[in-house]
Amino acid sequence: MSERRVRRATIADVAGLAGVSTATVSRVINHAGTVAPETARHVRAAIETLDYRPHAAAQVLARNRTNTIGLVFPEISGYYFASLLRGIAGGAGTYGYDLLIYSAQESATYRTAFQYPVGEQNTDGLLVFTDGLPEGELRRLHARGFPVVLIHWSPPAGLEIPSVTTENKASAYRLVDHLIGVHGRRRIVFLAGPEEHEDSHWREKGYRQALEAHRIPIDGALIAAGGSDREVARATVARLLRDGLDFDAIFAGDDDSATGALTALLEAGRRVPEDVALVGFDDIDIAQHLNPPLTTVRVPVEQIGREAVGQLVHLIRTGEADLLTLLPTQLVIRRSCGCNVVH
Amino acid sequence: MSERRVRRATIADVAGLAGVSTATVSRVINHAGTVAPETARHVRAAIETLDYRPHAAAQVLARNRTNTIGLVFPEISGYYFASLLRGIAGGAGTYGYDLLIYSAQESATYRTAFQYPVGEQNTDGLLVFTDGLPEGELRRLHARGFPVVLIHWSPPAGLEIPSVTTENKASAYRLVDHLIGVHGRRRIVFLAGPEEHEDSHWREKGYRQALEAHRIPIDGALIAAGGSDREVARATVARLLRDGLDFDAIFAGDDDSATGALTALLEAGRRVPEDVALVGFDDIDIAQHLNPPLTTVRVPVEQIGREAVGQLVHLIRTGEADLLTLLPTQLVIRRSCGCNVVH
DNA sequence: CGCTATAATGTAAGCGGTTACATCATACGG
DNA sequence: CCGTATGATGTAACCGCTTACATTATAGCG
Repeated sequence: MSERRVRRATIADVAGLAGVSTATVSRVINHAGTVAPETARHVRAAIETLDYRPHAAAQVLARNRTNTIGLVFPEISGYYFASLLRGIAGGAGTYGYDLLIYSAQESATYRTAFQYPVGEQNTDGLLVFTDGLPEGELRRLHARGFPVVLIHWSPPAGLEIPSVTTENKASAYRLVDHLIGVHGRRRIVFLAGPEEHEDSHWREKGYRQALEAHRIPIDGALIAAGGSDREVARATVARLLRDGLDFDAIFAGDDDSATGALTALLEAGRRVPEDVALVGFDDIDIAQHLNPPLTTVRVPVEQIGREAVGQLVHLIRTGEADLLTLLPTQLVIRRSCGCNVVH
Repeated sequence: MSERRVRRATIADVAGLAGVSTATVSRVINHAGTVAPETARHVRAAIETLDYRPHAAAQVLARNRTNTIGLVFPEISGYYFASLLRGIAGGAGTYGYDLLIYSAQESATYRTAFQYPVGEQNTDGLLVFTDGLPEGELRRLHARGFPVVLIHWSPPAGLEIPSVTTENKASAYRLVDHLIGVHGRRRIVFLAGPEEHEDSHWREKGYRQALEAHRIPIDGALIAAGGSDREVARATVARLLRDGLDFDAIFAGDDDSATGALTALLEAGRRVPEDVALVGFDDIDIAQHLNPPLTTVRVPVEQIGREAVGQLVHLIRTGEADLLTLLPTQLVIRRSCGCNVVH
């Protein structure tokens, strides 16, 4: 452990050992230019002998690109996060980029001089999830022509920044339409996500339109805060039950709150789906393992991550990307809505 | 979007505008050396005007340290991962390090010259989760005196590499002892994790010792593969039920398999905990929301991440770290074991 | 008032690569 | 047999910053 650090070999060491210039070594490493096969072999042998690896920072400085993309997150939690990251890490690997991640929740107090530890100074482009970056910083980056792609978040007014997200409204509509049309529910609670969560707005819109289509008046008392959070949703539903609110179904804006809602319902002795039908949104891993298995909408989370990386890389390399990438979702009917699908 | 990239200001631009040398600008940026307050103000104004940020690679090259730690993962999934990463990202932020992450599952085919995209060439130290790195690479890094800290993984024979993990055996023992002593179960299935998963071995050891302590013979038929995976566990338990194996409890090696086991039990019409008591290990977020809420062992995942970063930073800075950091766990009794705790 | 300690700042040599350009052999066509 | 295109390699400037050392100005002191 207290092993002293070994001095690392440099390209000059390799050149010396192989009896060539550093330029030739560089050519071998990067498969650039022309090198005689014999020479290349010597160089490779020298690299092997010295256990040489190019110093990344030196390459970055000389090439003027970092080969790294940055990922900015407001916070790290839940299944959703893991799936998305898997997609992003996979995408980055595929395209040959390193991945630098930064979570806004970190106490960045130590950084006195410059506010954001990730940006033009150490990456070739940034992936920003929801409101991970304040608008000012986003504008600054955009003004500099720095590549940025947003995930699950639309750019602030006036900024043409590509974004990648999923279709929300139509599937929310179909879900609620299913509850009404197939299962005859009419008093449907909607558990909304946090204000900043755009997806939630669209899901609520789908909910409202489905009710309207069936000529069911919107009852404000049925729209409550789910917070995209198990505990919040559990508390909310517990309160609704205590207040004696009349409802026969719950559409949770996301599966996390659906989970909390389910807990609250069971704790209160309500049967799902007999007394109260329950549906969610996202299809997180756990959804199918709940009891009863959750009817929800499958959001291709991992694919969103991959697609975002793809757009970013394209933006970095060509200066262009699609302004909006909308990935399709899919209804997943299980048992919590009242259907009797064998799984 | 097709906005052309703006040329970035360099330290020389700032120096020029402020009418000082680059050395002085550097001193201001790094709060090093002595600079007259008046001068410093001018420099800061110039930085502001030019919207200057130091080029990270140039700093790295000049200082000979990257201020970055690398995290290597075999794969990205589940609640466990998110919690651990939260701890690590938080720790890195606290200590002022950037976080470069690399998942071994990525197809690294494009990297022809050098095998690992993360290592001495672009980080000051590495955090390796379970078997994220092949032993050869680990040995190479260790031989070079490069700082590495292992998480949930012991170093291969002969390598003195610090590792951070949790206590497993004693709590597994207490859990199984609880099933036997309090709930009178004697036919207890153990769902083991994958071979490479060290924790699983210790948990199994705790299981065996608890049985022995109660003079219950070990029945090999009761030890089955849980795979640390919901689907695997579900399939395994479904098979055990189909085979008509006699058992009155299941100790799942981790909560993920507990979840799968629960699904299989309910699908087969077994009541939990009346017919079969069920306990897990880890206390993932979802555990308390299962029906019934899961009795398990709380593993301080996030804290493990923070602690690992702490050890790594200490190792980087001083060349020393604790060879083994074992964090304590805690029994969490809920209802799936048969207890009637109100939650 | 001259000398020296100290504060403030500048100069320039790296850090470890990449790459435009120069150089040198060799092969080939007329 | 010579001129030239081509392949192989070397030379050295440069990427943007840090920092040891040199330099200059200022102040304190006997």
